Parts: sequence; C-alpha cells; structure tokens
Amino acid sequence: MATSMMNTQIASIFYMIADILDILGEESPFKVRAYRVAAQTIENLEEDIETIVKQKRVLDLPHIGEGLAKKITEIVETGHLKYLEELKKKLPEGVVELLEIPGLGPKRVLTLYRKLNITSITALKEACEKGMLRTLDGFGETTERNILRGIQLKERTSGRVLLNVAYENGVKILEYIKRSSHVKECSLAGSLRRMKETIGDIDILVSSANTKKTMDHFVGYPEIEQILSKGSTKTSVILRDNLQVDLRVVKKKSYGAALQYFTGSKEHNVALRNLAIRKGYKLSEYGLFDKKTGRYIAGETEEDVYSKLGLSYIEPELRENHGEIEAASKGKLPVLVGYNDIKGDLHVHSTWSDGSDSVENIVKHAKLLGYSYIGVTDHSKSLRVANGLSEERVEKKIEEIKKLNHRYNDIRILCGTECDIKPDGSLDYDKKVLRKFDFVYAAVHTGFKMDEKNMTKRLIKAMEHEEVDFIAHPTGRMIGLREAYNLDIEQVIDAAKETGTYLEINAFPDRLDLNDAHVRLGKEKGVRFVLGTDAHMVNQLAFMRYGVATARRGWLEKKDIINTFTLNELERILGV
DNA sequence: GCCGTTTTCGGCCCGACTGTTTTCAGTCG
Repeated sequence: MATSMMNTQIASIFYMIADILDILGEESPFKVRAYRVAAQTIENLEEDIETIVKQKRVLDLPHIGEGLAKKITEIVETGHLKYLEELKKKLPEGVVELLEIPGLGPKRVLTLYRKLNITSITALKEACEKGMLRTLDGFGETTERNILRGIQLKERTSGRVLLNVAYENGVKILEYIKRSSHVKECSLAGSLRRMKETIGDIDILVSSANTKKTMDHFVGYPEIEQILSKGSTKTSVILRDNLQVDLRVVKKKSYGAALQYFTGSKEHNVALRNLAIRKGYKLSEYGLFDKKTGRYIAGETEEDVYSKLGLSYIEPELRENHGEIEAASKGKLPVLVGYNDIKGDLHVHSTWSDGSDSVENIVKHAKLLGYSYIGVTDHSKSLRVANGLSEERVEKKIEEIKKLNHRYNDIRILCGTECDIKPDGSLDYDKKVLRKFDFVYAAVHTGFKMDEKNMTKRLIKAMEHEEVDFIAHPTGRMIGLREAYNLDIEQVIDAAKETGTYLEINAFPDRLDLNDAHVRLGKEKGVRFVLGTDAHMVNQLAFMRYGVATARRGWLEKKDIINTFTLNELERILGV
C-alpha cells in the first residue's frame, strides 16, 4: 500500500531492536516484547504513521508510550534511530540473522557468537560440519545435527507455501487421521484454518482417549519423510515435499479450548487471554478456568469458550486481533459469506484464448459444482501471447455460447471478456464491441512498471468507462513472484465506489488479489466485490474457496459479493 | 517499555518437547 512505507520501516526497526535485546540478554523480557507489540501495532496500522506524527497523535496509539513515541518521531524526522545504531555496534549484523534458523534462539545465538565468533549462517553451517558446536557447554552432537538440519530446511523451503498447497495436503492428512478408531474429533488449526494466503506449517488437532495409539497411527502416514519429535501430546513431522505438520492430541473436555488456542492467531490469543484475566478467568489450551478456585468453566467447544467470555462466536478467518474481539463483545460481527454461498464463477478462460478446456467442458464442471451461472472470460485482441480474441472471433464465441445456452437450460452461460487496459487507460475493444458482452472485466497485463500516479490514473480511467463492470486482479501482485504495481490503492477503492465498479477478489492461489487487508478497506468504504478463479483448467474452478476465504478475512458478507446473487439479480445488475 | 474493572507500581499468556542434564534451560507456538 502506498501509505505504508514508513510504517513498514519503523516496524522492522522495532523488530530488529527486540531481536538484538533478546540476544544481548536484556533482563526484562517484557521490554523486548513491548518492542515487538509496538512493531505489530505500526505494521497493522491502516493510517500513514507520518500523518499521525505530524498531527501529534502518536501517544494515542495502543502500546506506544512516551519512550517509543519519541523513537517513532525520530525515525520519521531523521530517517534513522540513534538507539538502533548504538545497539548494532554491540552485535555484528549477521548474528541477528541466525535467529531465523529453527531451533536457534537468542541464548544459543549469543553463545555461538561469544565462543566461536559466528556471525553468519554460512559460518554456522561450516562450524556444524566441522563438529565445533559439540564442544560448547549446553550443546551436544544432537543439537549440532538439528541446527544443520534447520539450516538445510531453511535453504530448501524458504519458509512458506501457498494456501492451496497446504490446504490440499491438510485435507488429505485429516482423511488419513480419521481412519483411526481412536480419533474422536479432528480439525485443521493454525494459519491454515484461518486461511491465510501463505502457510508456514500445517497444524492439526485431534481429540482422543488414547493419545499413544493416535500418535502411532499418525506417524504411519505414507507421505512422512522425517519425524522431528514425538511426544504424548505433540508430534511434528516433515512431509516428502518439505511441509512441516504438527499434530496435537487432547482430551475431549479440552478440545474446544485447544482448537481455539492452536488456531491462533497469536495476537488474537494474547488479547483473548487478557480479556479472560480481566474477567477473573484463566484461559489455556485445557480450558477456561476460574482464576481463584481453578474451577473448570468451559472447554469442550470453541463456542462455549467465546460465549463464557461474553463474546459471540468469532470465525477463524477473523482471528487476527484486528478488532474482531471488540466487535464480538458488542455483537457486531459481520455474518460472513459462506463457502457454499457462491452461485457462479465469473472469471474463467476457455480454449478461445489461453484456457485448456472448451466452453462446453467448463459448463459441465460448473454444473457439477452446483453453479447457476458461469462467466467465460477470454483475453482481448492485443494480448497475443494469450491468444486474445479479435472482433471476428468474439462474434463466433458469442454464437457458440448462444447455442450452448439452448442445450443447457439449468445453467446460464455468460459471455464475458477480460479486456486489456492499455497504458493510457483506454480499453482494447471499442465501446460497440464491449456492448456485445454480457459483462466486462478490465485488467492490466502489460506495462507493469509505470509510476504510481500514472498507474492509478490508468486504472481509474478504465473504471470510469461505462462498459466496464469489474476490475480483475486490481494490484497485479503474484505471491512470491511479483510485487503489486505501483498503485494508490485507496484512490482506486474510492474510484470504484464512485463509479460503481466491482473490484475482483481473484481466487487464484498465487494472486489472491485484492488481498484481505484491501478487501476490508474496500468494505469499510462501501465498495462491492466480484469473485473469480481465473481458472485456465476446469480443475482450477475449485480455487473459489480461496477467494471466499479472502473475502471472509476481509469481513465480507453475502450482500457485498455479486456472485452470491441469484441469476435474476445478477442479470438485473449487469443489464443483460 | 507499556498499562490500569487488582490503577501510577507491579504485573505483563502459558504449557510441551528436546537435549543435556541429574533438575532444568532453551526453544517454540
């Protein structure tokens, strides 16, 4: 987002300070945490911190007191922070980086630096290979091996995988786990249950009266390459494709509390536990207890836990401590759009352009999904790499769809286009060609490297075009591959509201564009949304769930999304 | 370093697993 450069910079400075203090053995762990909490606050801020500093409202921010307010002001005004420069003198840059290795924390990092003068991951790898770590107090051969493994794991996986990869694996593992007769209930947990756009590892929770048999069954899962740890409540494994899976087993009485706890997010849980304490309770993964007497109050279901805390049930996708707890306490949570509320996909490519399946095949699959309409959108003429349609081929495609609509009368096939927005903001087809489509998606596919002002103008001009209904993948980001275009997303959102243009939540797992934060911002400003999978093969129509997940993470309800409307309502809106 | 339904000082979420120990420190989520 255009407003967040300084916010990100300040957050990363505070995170860095926390790491350095940690390694240097800061005696107050709460001071360290204060920096991390402050970093998070700034990171999640929707407003530009520079504006807040100018208006002297820094002290109004939660978790920012006198000390940190001063530091924030210094960074905004001078671009750097003396305190951090001082800290950096005490610790070479590369030492902090060592914290990224799983299994290494601040204490051991300091030992490695003090005793072996290790200041980089490369140097650490060498030291492990030479067997030098085992000579240190508190380190042994196993630790040395684990650290080496941690380095290799980090090198191989670079951390996180896309949501769909984790989800598909997670569902398969759940199916396997359920085959054990000892398993009563089981569920995905962690960031996967919250449906974040990328996932670090797969968390699974099981309730069982026989934890040992459950764990034994789990480690028999055929895709497991390595068992990292195996205990009576927690087992961690690595799958062949390098995904880590953590399984936790609890008793029935704690299942709800444990599911709540292991679903997170960490920030949501901290806030929830604080709320519990304020109300005279103690909340842990074992249940909600009376703080004084220790009496068990709730824990079998998540609903019970939230309800006893005076909250309405909070859907996993909302649990990020972004205001959901306050909303739940006032009964003001949105009724989120459901995964089965979608009546049709409006962004699908066929063999007319760069898709692999015929329109008829797409229609058949859409019917299997229970859709009442399907929009087939192919690329426009100038996108030659994607076999974009000339005006003549547009006519032919419309003819084919007309015929198919006669043949299939229990689903409506809509002929759309994903029309290119040229660098000057004009569209790739004339107005009279665009009128022939049932609806028009406009999208940027070329000239990504424009400056912010011109790119924003380009998109806004497209939205002002009377034939444009939707903007596809508005920011153009590809997760892990490509940054968003330079874009003032707030201006784009405002223009969408003004022109009545629907912004897409592109459900393709590499895109998820708009993302959850943009969606939330759009919702607050009264924008409406369209979901599209951007499928190029029929099996990708199933990506819709990731679009719905993003919508839910952005607090959307049914009424905010055009794909939840009946065919009649949709046709009325599109003027078909 | 922040914060206040235990308010301006004394708390700050809590438990499991591993490895190196012989009762516990370090790390993780």
